[in-house]
Order: sequence, then structure tokens, then C-alpha cells
Amino acid sequence: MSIKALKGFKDILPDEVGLWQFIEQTTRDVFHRYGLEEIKVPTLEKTELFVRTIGESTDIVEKEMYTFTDRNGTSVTMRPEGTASVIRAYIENGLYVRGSVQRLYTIGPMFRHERPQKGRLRQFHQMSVEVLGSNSAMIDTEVMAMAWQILKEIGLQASLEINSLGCTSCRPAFKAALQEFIKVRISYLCEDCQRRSTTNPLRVLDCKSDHCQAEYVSAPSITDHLCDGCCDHFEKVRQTLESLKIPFDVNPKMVRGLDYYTQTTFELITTELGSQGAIGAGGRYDGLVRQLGGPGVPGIGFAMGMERLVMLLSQKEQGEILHALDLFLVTQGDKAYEKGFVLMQALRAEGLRVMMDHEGRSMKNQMKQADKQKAWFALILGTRELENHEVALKDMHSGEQELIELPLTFEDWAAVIKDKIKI
RNA sequence: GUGAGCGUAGCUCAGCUGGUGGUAGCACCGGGUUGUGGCCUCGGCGGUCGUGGGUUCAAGUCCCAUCGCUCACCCCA
Repeated sequence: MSIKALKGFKDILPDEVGLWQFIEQTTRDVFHRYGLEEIKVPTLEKTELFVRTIGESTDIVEKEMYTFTDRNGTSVTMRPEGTASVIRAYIENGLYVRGSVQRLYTIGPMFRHERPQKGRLRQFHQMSVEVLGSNSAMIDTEVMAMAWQILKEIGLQASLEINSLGCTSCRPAFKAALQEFIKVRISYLCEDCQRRSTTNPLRVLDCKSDHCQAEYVSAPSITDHLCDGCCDHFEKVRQTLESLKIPFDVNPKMVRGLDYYTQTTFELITTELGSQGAIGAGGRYDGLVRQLGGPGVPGIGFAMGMERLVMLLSQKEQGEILHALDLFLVTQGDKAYEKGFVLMQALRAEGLRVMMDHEGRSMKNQMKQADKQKAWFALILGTRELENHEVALKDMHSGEQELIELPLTFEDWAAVIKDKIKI
């Protein structure tokens, strides 16, 4: 094998695609029930879009973007996340005039140049939601409830953690208090935290070192520094989550990696994926649309990682057998093969999923193929059946087989067979 | 960017202190059933031991380099 896929880029093979389709269909169904509309946006954007939204000093922008200059000398970037593009499209196409609140979702690949590991790829897929134009706390709850519903319907469990990061009026004060707290004990902290204390102080709270966490038990908590507005909002979110009986934990130490978040943030976490436990995450971003030159509308969004969902689901027992085919047509001899081929096309035109063998294999082998391809029925057309104007229909599950009499006109065969298997 | 582990058949892997690459499992093809799948049984196909160099009478095994994969850190979906 000479040429292989790029590091962190994966083929999704046919055996796996069924799971992908199941997850995607279930998710789309829930989205539609919540009144969301799909929007499709480009995977390539001007680099500036991501720098301005995600934040200059974030890891994504600093070292993870697939950025290059195109043939015109423009700096372009393969999107590392979906929100920025959707907001750009919202502003550029004036979607805010369609109504005060826009509920959008998009599904597709994202790109980040990181070292791959379990549950982390350079090209990965997200299903993401953006609700623009409402600052109601109920919207926050609705979005989380929707994520919760999706997990429930695809049969996965995760824990929901929420936090509030405050707004432009209360966050600076908290940041200052936190920096003051860190300064006093900086020499007791791990190297990472020492570095973070200047680059992104909020991040220290997220440190995985037990030692650092021991220091942070007495650290100032964002929830104690929220302004009245943010406090009310957060309170409302918790109340409504409770009224919907959605279990959650408040994690005042949860900090998100993108600069645009304000107020409510949340993560859906599982412990079954090694260190990449977040299967979905999001939050409110009230200043983002204006920051990109649009109207001053608030927004909230979240994204779920397809690969992580697929991994979790494939770890579980796979339930009932799905019939990939309605019929596998087994033939014997040249004449039956030729007739069978035309019959197969007629059956397909009738809406049935049908396959047959073209390699001239034995009847036994053809039966094996029928089994392997998960056909519901085997339809046997041998020399004997051809002579008698009949066909044998075998239920591959029960093993029962019956002879079906066929009309003299070949053209009517397909309809008769279709009738028979739709019992 | 940092650290650790691993590269032997399409896949999962044995292969001890160097001494002829495994009747290994799964998958695939064929026979046992001259017209019938799953289970069983028998047979068959299948390999530049990641690549390049070195040590040695002899390297899958030891040494060096290189490429690739994996996991973890950072960070994130």
C-alpha cells in the first residue's frame, strides 16, 4: 500500500455507515421537532473570520487551524468549528429579516490540526445548532433539552454540566479576583497553571492536577461574581431544567475554550471514551453577531461530535438485524440468469431492494451471499422453476420456502412477487 | 509542540536467551450436500516480518536511523 490517508483523516467504511445514518436521522428528526431549519455553509472561509470569533489567543487559532493562502494570495482556513460560518451566513444573507428568532442547524466536517488520539481526529464531524435572536433563559434550557432528547433517542447516556461565565459587565471583575487569588499561590501550582495564569486565567480552574485542584477549593467562584442580570438568567435556567426533570450539575470550574461565550455554557460528558469525554458542548454568545458586523442579537449554540457518538454506540450491543436487502435472487443456468437479470430490474423498479450474483457461482454460494447480505428472502429461479412458471421464495429467517405460481406473461412476474413478500 | 508504547497474512495476534515465518483465530474460495444460507467438518488461497542501514556464520528477534500507527499531556467534538 503506497498512498495512505492523511494523519487524523479516516475512511468511514460501509459497515459503520449504518450507525452514522441512524444517528444523523435521529438527530435531524429531533431538530425538526424543535423547529430548526438546516443551513449548509462552506467548509472554507477567510482566516480572519475564525480569528475574530474564536479568539486570537485560543489554542484553536494559535496552533490548530488548517490555514493556507489560495491562488489569489488570500489567507483561507478549513473551518475548525461551525458557529462562525453560520453567523457569517446569517449576517451576509440578512436572515434576521426572516423573523426575530432563527433556529438553524448544520451538519458536516470540521478540521483541526492536532495530534490525533482516541476520539480526536483532524477531520471530524459535528451536528451543530445555532439559535439567534433570543436571550430568554428558556431558550438555553430548550437547547439543552434538545441535546438531551437526541442522546436519549439514540440510546446514550451522559451527564450534563452547566455553568455561567457572566457577561461583559461581570466577568472582568471575576477575572481580576481570580488572578489575585492565583498570584498569591503561584509557586505552588503546576507549570501549566503558571503559564495559564497570564494567557487565560479562567482555564486554571479546569486543571486536571489533583494538587492544583486542592489549591482551588477556596478559589473565587464565578457563580458568586455574577451581576444581577446574569444571576437571574442562570437561576431561571436551573429552575426550568429542573421543571423538565433533566438532571444536571453546576460546575463553576467549567470553562470553555472559545472566547465568544457569555453566560450559560454546558457540556455533555461521558466517562466511556478515555480522556475525550465531551460528546457535546455549547453555550450562549450574546456579543458575537454584533462583533462580526451584524445586528446586536444574542445567540446560543451547541455542537455534538459524530465520531464520539458513533464510538459510544458501537461499544454497545447492536440490536435487531436490519435487512439490507428485500430479496437476493438465486439463479441456475444461463437461461434463468438472463431472465433473472431482467426480473431483478423489474423488482427494483417496483421498489424492492434486490441483488443477484454475476459471477456464475454455485447455488450454495449464492445462498451464502443472500445470507451475508442480510436479505430477507431468497428468490430462487432454477431451470425447474423456469419450466413450470414458478419461483421459490425462501424466508431466510424462518427457513420456510414456498413455491409461487407465476403468470404466463413475464412482464407481470415482478408485481406478483412484490405482492407476495409484502404480506 | 511534549511523553510513552507498538509495526509479522485483508483483520486480530503467537513467535522464549538470534538458528528454516504459524496445520493460530476471523475473513475469503472450494468440497462434504450432482438445486438451498446460518452450525459442523475437510481442504485451499494468502507474507518485501513497515523501510533503510549496521552487528553476526546466521536477524522477525540485537543496535542505529527513518516512516507510520496508537495512547496520553496540552486543548477540545
